[in-house]
Amino acid sequence: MTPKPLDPPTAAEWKILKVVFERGACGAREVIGDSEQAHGWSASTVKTLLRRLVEKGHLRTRRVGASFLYRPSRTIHRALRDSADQLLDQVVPGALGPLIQYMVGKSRLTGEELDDLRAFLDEQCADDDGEDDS
Amino acid sequence: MTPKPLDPPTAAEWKILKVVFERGACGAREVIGDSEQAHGWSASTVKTLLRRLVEKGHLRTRRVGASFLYRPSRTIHRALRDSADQLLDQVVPGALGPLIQYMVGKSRLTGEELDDLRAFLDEQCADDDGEDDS
DNA sequence: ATCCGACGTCTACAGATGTAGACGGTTCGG
DNA sequence: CCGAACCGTCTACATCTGTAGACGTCGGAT
Repeated sequence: MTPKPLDPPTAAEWKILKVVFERGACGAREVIGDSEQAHGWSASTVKTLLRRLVEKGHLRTRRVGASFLYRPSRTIHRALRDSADQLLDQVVPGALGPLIQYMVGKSRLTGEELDDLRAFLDEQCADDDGEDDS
Repeated sequence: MTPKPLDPPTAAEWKILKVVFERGACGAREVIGDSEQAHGWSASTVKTLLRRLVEKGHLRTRRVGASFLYRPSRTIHRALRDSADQLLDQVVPGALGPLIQYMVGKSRLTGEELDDLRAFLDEQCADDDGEDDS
């Protein structure tokens, strides 16, 4: 069975989570610094969000001296997939193509990423050919 | 200027919104019927969600006799783009490629959609070539 | 003319979320 | 050894969300 369907992070929690993903593992200090800069949040707010992320299972902690070192409990790919699933739930038939195009267009993938993606699409087509669409 | 940044629908509201998008325009009766089937929601719950969607501006109403006809105030593409933006906010550098692949892979696009998407990617590459990345 | 059923509106309420202050323990520099 | 800077924890509180009952009204069928 899949590990556990974690209660998804809220929008505010994601902002914190993202900092930890980018830094890999860090103390509250770094997260508080970054978040104050980026969102004007008070230290207290960040601490609450960190706690909730730990409660929900998105972050794990390791004691280091008197404080904690926070690290993600899953890869960002897994976390993003959960978010993507929510988005996919909203898609009605026929709307996915344009949606993907929007996402690709908006975020200017690197040439390499584009190549990867095309290779992936080719694969998809091949699969499709042999498919028995019941 | 862009119309107005609508307060985004919540997950529950999206389920209702989706019904209206699929039906194009409909009365409360249809939405209530579908939602009871699909989620076991009471009529009251659906009515509340419809009201909130109208308040937030996602649905517009037209009086028909004693009741309303509900219709989306924007295309589903626009609505989905807002949701996609939220997701994109969570993406850290390098994670978008795998994310897109996951989404494409999970939702089995039709051959035609895949072709469209590839054409789009080709275009992206072309753009990229001549681009002055400032 | 009457009655039933569907509709919209009002009210409710528990739990999640966003945002933050206060407090007590501790660690590290001096 | 002492104090300053931190850290985690507790508490708080206004809002938003999910979910729903009650009620008055209006339209359509009889």
